[in-house]
Amino acid sequence: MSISVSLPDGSAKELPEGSLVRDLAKAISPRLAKAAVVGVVNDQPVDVTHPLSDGDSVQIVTDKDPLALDTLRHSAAHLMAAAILQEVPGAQLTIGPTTDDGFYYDIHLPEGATLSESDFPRIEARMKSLAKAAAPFVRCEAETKDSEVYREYVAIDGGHNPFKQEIIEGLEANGAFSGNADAPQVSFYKTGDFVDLCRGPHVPSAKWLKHTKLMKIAGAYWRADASREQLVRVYGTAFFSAADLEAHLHLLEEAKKRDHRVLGEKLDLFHFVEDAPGFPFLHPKGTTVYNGLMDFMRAQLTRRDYHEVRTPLILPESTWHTSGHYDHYLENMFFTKRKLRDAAVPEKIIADAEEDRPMAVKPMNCPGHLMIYKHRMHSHKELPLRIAEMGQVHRREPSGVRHGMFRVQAFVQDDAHHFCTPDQIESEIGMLIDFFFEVYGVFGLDDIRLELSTRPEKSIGSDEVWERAESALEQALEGGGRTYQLNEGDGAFYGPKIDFHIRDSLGRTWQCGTIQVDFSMPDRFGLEYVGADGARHTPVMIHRACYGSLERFFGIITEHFAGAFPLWLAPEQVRVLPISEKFVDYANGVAKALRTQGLRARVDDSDERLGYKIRGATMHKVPYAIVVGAAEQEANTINVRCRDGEDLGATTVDEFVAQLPAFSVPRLISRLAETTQADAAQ
RNA sequence: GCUGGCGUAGCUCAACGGUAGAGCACCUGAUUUGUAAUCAGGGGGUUGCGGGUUCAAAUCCCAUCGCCAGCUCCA
Repeated sequence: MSISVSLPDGSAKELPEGSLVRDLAKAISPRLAKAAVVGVVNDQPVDVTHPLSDGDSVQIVTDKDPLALDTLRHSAAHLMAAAILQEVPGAQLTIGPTTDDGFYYDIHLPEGATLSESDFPRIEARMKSLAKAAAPFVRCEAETKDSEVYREYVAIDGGHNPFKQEIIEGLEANGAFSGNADAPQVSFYKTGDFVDLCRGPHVPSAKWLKHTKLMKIAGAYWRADASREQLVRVYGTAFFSAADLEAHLHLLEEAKKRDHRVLGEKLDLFHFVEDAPGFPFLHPKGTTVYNGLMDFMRAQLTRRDYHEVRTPLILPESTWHTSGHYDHYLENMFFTKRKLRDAAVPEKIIADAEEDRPMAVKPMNCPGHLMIYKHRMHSHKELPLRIAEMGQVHRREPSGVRHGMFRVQAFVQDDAHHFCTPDQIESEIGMLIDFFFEVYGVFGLDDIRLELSTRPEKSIGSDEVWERAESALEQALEGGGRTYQLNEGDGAFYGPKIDFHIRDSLGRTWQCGTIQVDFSMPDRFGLEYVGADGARHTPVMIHRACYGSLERFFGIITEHFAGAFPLWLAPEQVRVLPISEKFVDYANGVAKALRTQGLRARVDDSDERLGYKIRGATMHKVPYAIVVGAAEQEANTINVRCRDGEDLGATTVDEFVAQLPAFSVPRLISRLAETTQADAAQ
């Protein structure tokens, strides 16, 4: 008897009955058999020891496939758990999943026990010897709690593990061990003496797990619930080869150098002070970059018929009651407190004096824009009306979540609100998605993930209104052919949203852009427009920001470019380096000529040697260093060197400027317009 | 906010119960320099802040603030 299975290329393979995935690989080629990590049978990942049935569609997965790496890391998590059990008596295992760049295992330590990074070498040594022992990963399925493997599993960390018990109870609630035909399978994997509950699959044996490394240790809670047991989370990573592991560690090292908090200090962009946590101080160079971002966005807004406004930083509390922020966002808001001097005793200060009209600092810009809309009657002919503001907002952030420029307590949003009719929602959102992609593209940020977030538990507005808003967003996404991820229950309290998550150079993703549909706020503020029918209607409002926070976006691009900003953003675009003090006058003339043409240029007139000046310019990531000495002065030329070390040789100021890429926002915008028009013409 | 780690000169770090130090940066002088560091000198610290233990605290203990990592939350 034989069976026939189909391969991804459409071909079929005849195999003897009882063949395993491994046998199929062997039948194709001995090399493939050696390289096979796991298989995918009928779209389900399985071990190479999985038996095949007639008609199965099978794929052999080797280390080239991301699934293989994920499997490897999952297996490494098991190996680490086994090593920790040996090393820390009384430790109890909970869960050990993989992450984007490794794995972790959450472990409950017995009273008094500790685990720190200083224990890593011992654990790693045990893992190494386990890998060397090369025990196979053996899958066992348990039909009942009486089965031998189940008893082994329970016993492995002392037999009284409440976390395991809770996991098993969860499985039982889903019908496990019931003996029913459709009961979920409960599988375990054994490696040597170690057993763990696991869906699988796993690598064939522990010998694959030679290139693992423990990374760090952190706290976590059982079920991510702060009221539950404190666990210790041990992070590790694993690769198929020593070279891959090496490359990964090298990447982390490089990423550390790109940290915007480090570069912010080194490049003199900004600083923080202890007494004002989360409030960045932008230095002149940082401000230049920041203004560049803002100018670029303003130009983009102009192209798309936005109207820029400015609204107060502080508004009466009553406004925040109307908007709902007081009820839903109170903890994150800053409130002003009136202070008075006692009339009789001037030294005595009444710290928290009563006020008829208490004030609050705005955490969002929308109420101000609603008030501008409301100032006069609008016709449907004016819609969509796009009101924009580079609006600074203040939000209280708990100490544990502040993080450099990425998460601050005062920041500017490139905020705007579109007031439109329900019919216009979809086209407005379609326009915005394209708009945002164009902006990110200018920075070379191309790895963007869209997320659609729906109604949260704490929210305002009727079911019907939410449904309409959610479907409008969905349709705009699908109409534009964009792929996205659904985030149930993650919307703002006033409406659903689309978020733009951008992957930075460290591989972390940051939420930048956001588009939120809001049927509630216009109603709360009593906004109206006169429709074609002559009747009054409530407009729909779309909240949107592209950078999100200017501060955060600044941080992101600082890391993305490793501080080497593109020419148009570079705080110092050209540094002129005279060979000696004899040529300082000539250098000043060159710098002045460059500044006249709109470039940010200065002269390094220190008494240092050229090598030192070159080094300074390079380390500050100045795009161009211009060397001038006797030869240049004589010929009225300049000698240009790029920050990457490339020598552009001798040229004149005019020629140099003429061949530069866009060095100002207007030039950038006009080039962008050219390419957009070219695209449209095609 | 929770858990853990860490706070020493502008920055990176040393000293780990016994007189706070180095490199870089900064300032001064000499030098006048041709593509990633010229030499010499100088200023700069109530060791985050507040208590405690001790003859003596940067060092040990407590508390607090900040930073870092993770969790949770978010632009």
